[in-house]
Amino acid sequence: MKAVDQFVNECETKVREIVTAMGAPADVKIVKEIPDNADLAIPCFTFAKPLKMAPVAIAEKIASEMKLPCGIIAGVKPLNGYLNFDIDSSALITDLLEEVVEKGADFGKSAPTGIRVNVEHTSTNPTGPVHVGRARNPIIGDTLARCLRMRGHDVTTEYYVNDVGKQVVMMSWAVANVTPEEVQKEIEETEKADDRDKVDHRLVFNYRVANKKVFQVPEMEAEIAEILRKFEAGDQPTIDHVKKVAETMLGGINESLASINVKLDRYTWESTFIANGAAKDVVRRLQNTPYSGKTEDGASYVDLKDFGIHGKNTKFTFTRADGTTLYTTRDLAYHEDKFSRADRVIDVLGEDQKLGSQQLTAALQIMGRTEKPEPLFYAFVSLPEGRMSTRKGVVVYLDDLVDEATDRAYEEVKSRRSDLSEESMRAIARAVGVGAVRYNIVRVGADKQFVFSWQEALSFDGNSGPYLQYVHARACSLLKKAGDFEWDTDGSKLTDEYEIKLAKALSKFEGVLKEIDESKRVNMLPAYGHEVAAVFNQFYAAVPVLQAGEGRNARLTLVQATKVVLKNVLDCLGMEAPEEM
RNA sequence: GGGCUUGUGAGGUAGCUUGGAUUAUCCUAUCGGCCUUCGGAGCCGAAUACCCGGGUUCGAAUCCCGGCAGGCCCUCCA
Repeated sequence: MKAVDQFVNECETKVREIVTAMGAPADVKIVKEIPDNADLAIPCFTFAKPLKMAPVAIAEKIASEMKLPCGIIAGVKPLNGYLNFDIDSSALITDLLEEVVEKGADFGKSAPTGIRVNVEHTSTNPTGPVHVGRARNPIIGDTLARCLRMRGHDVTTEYYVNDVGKQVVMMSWAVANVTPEEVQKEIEETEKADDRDKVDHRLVFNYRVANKKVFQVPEMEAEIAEILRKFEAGDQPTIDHVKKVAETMLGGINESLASINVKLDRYTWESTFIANGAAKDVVRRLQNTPYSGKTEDGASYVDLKDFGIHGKNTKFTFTRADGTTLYTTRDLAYHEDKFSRADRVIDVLGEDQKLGSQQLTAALQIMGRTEKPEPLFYAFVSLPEGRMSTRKGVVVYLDDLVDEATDRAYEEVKSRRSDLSEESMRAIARAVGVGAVRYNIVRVGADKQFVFSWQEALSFDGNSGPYLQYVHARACSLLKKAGDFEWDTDGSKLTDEYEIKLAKALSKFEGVLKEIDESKRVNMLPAYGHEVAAVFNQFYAAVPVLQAGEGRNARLTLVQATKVVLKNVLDCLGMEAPEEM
């Protein structure tokens, strides 16, 4: 917001003027921070050396030489070697309210930048339903994509579908060869029976049986290898069958994703880079570089030791001995494809992909590319009993989590609102349940592993998704009760400490989005949303909003501002913003 | 064995990239308070924390080195 930027700039300029007049070099470093007890603080420790003065004395001297109030700066106080600045809150609030009235629902949204951003996320192997461990990927990826859209970028989200290799071949074999009896037996042996009639949930049992059989039946290994060989030789019926099975599974996966408001713009199939020769082209180009070499039996590799990769991982193999390509080889072709379509390429990846991603980046450099993908890694979600595994059946499925959360939300709604129709209770329960799930997963920093807990995931109090939705509903309810009123953007009418606190919180929205854009730390968004919601609740408790009086319309305009900010935060989080709940 | 990463009150978590103070954030649970005003999925208050040891610095949760503990990776797998 312009008032905030102006305030920060003016504080810095004024301090710089005075400090240089006192004898400091013109480029002296000025640190700015936002403390609790002021709107901006500038520590004077960095000036101590050039000025040969104690920081406390410097702060006092600067403060005394400043002619305030001036413009948007309301005042300054020296304390412990710091300069604590206060903003003219009336000017800030006026600016905020004017912008809200002017931009309406688009408040916080930036003008189009023309920057094309590709966010690849999810991309799980189509061999089973999405489980909670993997769900972190679409939720982080989708949230980031939504934030970047709010920033005005031209964003495409994309799922890279793995339809090549042993796992999907195994999957297709399982669909064709595992008998219904074997599936039934497997279901009976599974501790918690999964009776969901959904294609991915059904077929995962075939996959499990097949994986067990490989260990038990020696001939099967050869059978799979034969399919794999046919696949790689370009045998069309084999390829088609694999792809068809992958598509079927993908259908189930997409249903799960849709249930948590995740929709991908585009799907790219790994096999296309074999079919169109791009992967072979990568092989040729890598082989012609000075880093390239061959093992005794003929597999090609490049040596990455000059590219910041240490230890025994420096040899990155990109063909098998028989010359066929490997996963990362195809991924190289895929990245070149993405570079041709986007200015920024973001890959949301599990932390197990770190080395692979590093090798990929290095290989791209060897190939002469200057572009680099921006990886966003997340650590795994595990269960109290250990890591989740589709093959072993140690999982909590996303579908089950969403159902459970929705059921609980339904009970909550029902206990509070006897006046609503069954239909709207169901709709609200869905919004609240899904919101709780998404919020709970994005709120933790991506590099932090966490252990899934039903209790946490289903929490609707405090730092939770429903808390934000509740405050949004409260704001809506106030505005509805208020009836017709004129917008009033006069900030001087809002002088209560809670009104000011709320306005200041709202004015940070754009800055938060900017930081997310730059750092990709999506967890800042739920934290910000919670801050806004909490401040609003304080304001709500302390100030009789609807009370008649001079400030009423301005106060309602502030409530409108809160509603818009919360709505947009929820939108970025992929959560619905019900008007009542 | 090598590399990467995480370690913050009873539990969880923010802050760490770009080092700052006056009270290290927020949530849950615990204890105490608030329903004669607009929605109690709420508000106010109390108590409890930077893994250990060195170093750099006027100043370290933050940077560096070394431990310890968890996770991930080190496939001619995907």
